[in-house]
Amino acid sequence: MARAATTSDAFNAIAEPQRRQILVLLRGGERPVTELARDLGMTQPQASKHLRVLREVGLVRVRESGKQRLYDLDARGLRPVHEWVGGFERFWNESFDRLDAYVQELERARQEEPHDDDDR
Amino acid sequence: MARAATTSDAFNAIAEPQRRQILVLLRGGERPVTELARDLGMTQPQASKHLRVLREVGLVRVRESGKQRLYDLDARGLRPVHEWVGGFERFWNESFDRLDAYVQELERARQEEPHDDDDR
DNA sequence: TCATCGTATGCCCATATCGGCATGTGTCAA
DNA sequence: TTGACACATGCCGATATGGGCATACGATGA
Repeated sequence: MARAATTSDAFNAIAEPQRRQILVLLRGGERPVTELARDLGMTQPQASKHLRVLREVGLVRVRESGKQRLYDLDARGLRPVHEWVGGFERFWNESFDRLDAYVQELERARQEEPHDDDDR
Repeated sequence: MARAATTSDAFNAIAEPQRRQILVLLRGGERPVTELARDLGMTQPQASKHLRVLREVGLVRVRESGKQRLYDLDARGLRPVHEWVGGFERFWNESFDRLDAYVQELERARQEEPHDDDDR
């Protein structure tokens, strides 16, 4: 197998920076493709393709308005992501202490034995 | 170009389900590779590779303990993700109203004459 | 009907993924 | 030293990405 499809879920869809930018822009209200493309400095086909992905995972909706297609945000799909990540909320505070412990661990190891530790 | 590297940032790293599971397991404390692999029903090489990615984006740390390598969670890298997604928090509540508006819009458009307006 | 604008798609290419499998590396014990 | 154990890596294959570019498609207006 290869990497999971970008359309498999919100996690994969928002892994792509440009797609994230599109979503941010859409917080300001619905917009036509060309405008999004222009504002984000990408070509129209690119924008269309990204929007397709976002649409397939349900993060945006489309509405036809004459020649244009207005894309609108539907953030509900982001909620699971927020919740999953939120499950780690208390850990990223705690991490400082853990990091301390880790550093001390290294310190100690360095003095106990003339052992090479490589990290980058 | 192809898809961005999984190691390019936390967003890409956590796009992969198995990697998410590893992180969840590590909330329970540091663990050796084989144990993680067993608990998640994956092969050892698979676990090692996923851990490598997580390590490269800084979501886990390693500590040597005899023959074993204890992986430990470092959730700090998840904070940006949480914040980014959090920026949409009020939108996924509002979405229901929007959906309503959207439906009504369709209804109306079906009966009226489509009018060109460029907002923004 | 035809030209034009706004979008969506199709194709090609280079790249990196993830899985499977085999093997290399390092540590501990006898 | 040797062997067993815990991991890391290398290689292969199948797949889909994202960018560039050309083009097809649908709606509008002359």
